[in-house]
Amino acid sequence: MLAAVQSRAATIDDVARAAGVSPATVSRVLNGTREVSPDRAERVRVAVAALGYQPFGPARALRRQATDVWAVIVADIENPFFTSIVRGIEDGGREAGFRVMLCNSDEDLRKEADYVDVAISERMAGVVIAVASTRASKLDPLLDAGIAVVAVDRRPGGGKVDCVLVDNDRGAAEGTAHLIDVGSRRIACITGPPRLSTANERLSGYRRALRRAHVALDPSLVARTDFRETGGYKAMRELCSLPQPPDAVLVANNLMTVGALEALRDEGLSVPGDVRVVGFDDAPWAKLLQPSLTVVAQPTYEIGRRSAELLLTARSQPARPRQEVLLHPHLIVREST
Amino acid sequence: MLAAVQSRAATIDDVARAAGVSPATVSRVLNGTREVSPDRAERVRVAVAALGYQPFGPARALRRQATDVWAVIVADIENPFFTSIVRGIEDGGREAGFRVMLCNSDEDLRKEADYVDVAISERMAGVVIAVASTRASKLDPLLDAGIAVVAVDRRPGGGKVDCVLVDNDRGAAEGTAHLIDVGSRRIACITGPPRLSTANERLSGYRRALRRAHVALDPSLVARTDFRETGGYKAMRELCSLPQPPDAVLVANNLMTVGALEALRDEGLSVPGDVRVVGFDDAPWAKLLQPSLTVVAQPTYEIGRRSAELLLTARSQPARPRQEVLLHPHLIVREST
DNA sequence: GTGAAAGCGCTAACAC
DNA sequence: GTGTTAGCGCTTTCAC
Repeated sequence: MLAAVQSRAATIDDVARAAGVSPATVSRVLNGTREVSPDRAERVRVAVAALGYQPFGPARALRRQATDVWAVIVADIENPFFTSIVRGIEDGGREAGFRVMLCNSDEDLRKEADYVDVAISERMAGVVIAVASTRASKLDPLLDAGIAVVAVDRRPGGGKVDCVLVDNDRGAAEGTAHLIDVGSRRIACITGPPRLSTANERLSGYRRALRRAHVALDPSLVARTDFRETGGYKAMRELCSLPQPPDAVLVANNLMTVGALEALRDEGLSVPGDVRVVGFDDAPWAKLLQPSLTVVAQPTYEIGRRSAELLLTARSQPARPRQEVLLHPHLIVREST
Repeated sequence: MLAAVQSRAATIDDVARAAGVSPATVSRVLNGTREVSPDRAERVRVAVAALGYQPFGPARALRRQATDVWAVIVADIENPFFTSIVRGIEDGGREAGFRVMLCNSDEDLRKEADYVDVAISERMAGVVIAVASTRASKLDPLLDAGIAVVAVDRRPGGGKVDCVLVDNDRGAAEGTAHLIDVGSRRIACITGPPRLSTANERLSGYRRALRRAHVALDPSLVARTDFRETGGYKAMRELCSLPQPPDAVLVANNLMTVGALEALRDEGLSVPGDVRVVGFDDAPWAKLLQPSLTVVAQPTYEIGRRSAELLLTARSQPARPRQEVLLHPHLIVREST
């Protein structure tokens, strides 16, 4: 029974002493940076195991001026849309030996800036970010610090970083066209704040589809709110209280869709009888609702995988031009329309 | 127009030179570790701003042997139950000046061990973890490294770390008792794998409630599966194909509940007519379902806040005895029962 | 193939 | 109140 307590974590010098070699040799064995004779290498491995040695990250990062950690900064960690993207990034990064840490900006520019600072001061190997604001989010500090950056979902201002985006305009247009196809004419749109490209693009797709079908565009049927449940609820209640309420609605995000459906229920309106509903983003529970929910689904996991790829190629080919990946959403028609 | 490009990030020496002071003085101003004369302090601040200086995390961590980052290691980042806990931790940590980074172990012991290693090698200030396995997860390396650890939701083996747990036994018993109250007698339980304390405790609460009400305990009505949607689906299908199918079911986790409800729909069974359903964990969409879902709700955000508190007091009072916080779930009765 | 030595950027003793 | 100095643990020349 070994009762010896390692009061201080083992260092590379401890390992070197135990193995009877120099610290440099230990480093070479651990990193594979140079050939080391088999017997010495073995002695090092034994000593490492015996001491439970783990290289001290900060010392290594200080020396190398880099880490093997990616930071993912998302606007809302509670939104399954983002967590699914994170899974894609994680799987992609992991295969290439990177660790992924997730930061929640909570749609707050200050928190976002804080995490950007962390990424810089920790010399993160890469950053994937869903910006809190297309206009106001600041990514320049990351670029100035030479950190590879990929923006996902929301287009950042400045047009300087690689992006993985979804064709929101098209997705919204398809959802709207579908509503027109099935007979709706007073189609409302609940979208997000102007600071988010996704909110604007989805609104523009909605408008485009109406114009193309020669359906009159009634501004009172467009609601701007936050991308949250309560916002969707309030917006839907207001739309219902219009002199001429809508007979259909396109809701530009998953959380707002939950709110909107609650509002319709509280108004005593039936779906799709009184109001047809198309949501954004699929979810496991969307098909459980009665009626099940028609949605514009986004390839969330794929967004993550592609971001990881961009981050990897950005490192290997620093001089390559800016990349922009545009993925396609697809409409899943269910009972709510 | 300044076109000068800072090819190398500014260091504390650069700032010191620009401000005409020593690096030590810069450090003192930035950290407030000692009084510095107002004029020199001001000069430092000006230089910091001019150079866009950011202290280099790894160098600081190497010197201080500590960081101001907490790692939160959860088993499933896509489960809203966990993300809500994270929000609580984040808010608590942030107020005390800690950054929170989230790691996803994906219910995988290897990934979990990897992130534990990261936490150690990065000398994280604290770790909150929902273990992947009560039996097999290894937290000792963290303790040996002197890192403050709080386990949440799932009880870790060894009994050496602070915990914030929910009274699962009681929650499950309340849910089951409620089913008995409303008239069900053949009550099934779909729970998780034996490696998770939550799965076991919820099962034991279910059994306890049946015994107390003198309802016969039929082992064929107990299903063990993973804590995922597909698992819940399959388990429910199988329960329905029993010679004597259940007239009610307690589902011990939110994802499995989605699967179970799908299964009931596919079986053409009505809720609560044919089968009454009680789920675990509340969700925004639970009240949207038709019928809306009765659940055993857990105080997720509170779990997070309390963990943050434990982490903070663990630092300030290193010698205090192990703490265990037990929070109470509560039953929300809706239409599915 | 190997070791000695320097130094990454920062902070905490120590001296003044 | 301030500067000088040493050193945290690691990797990487450089010399052999």
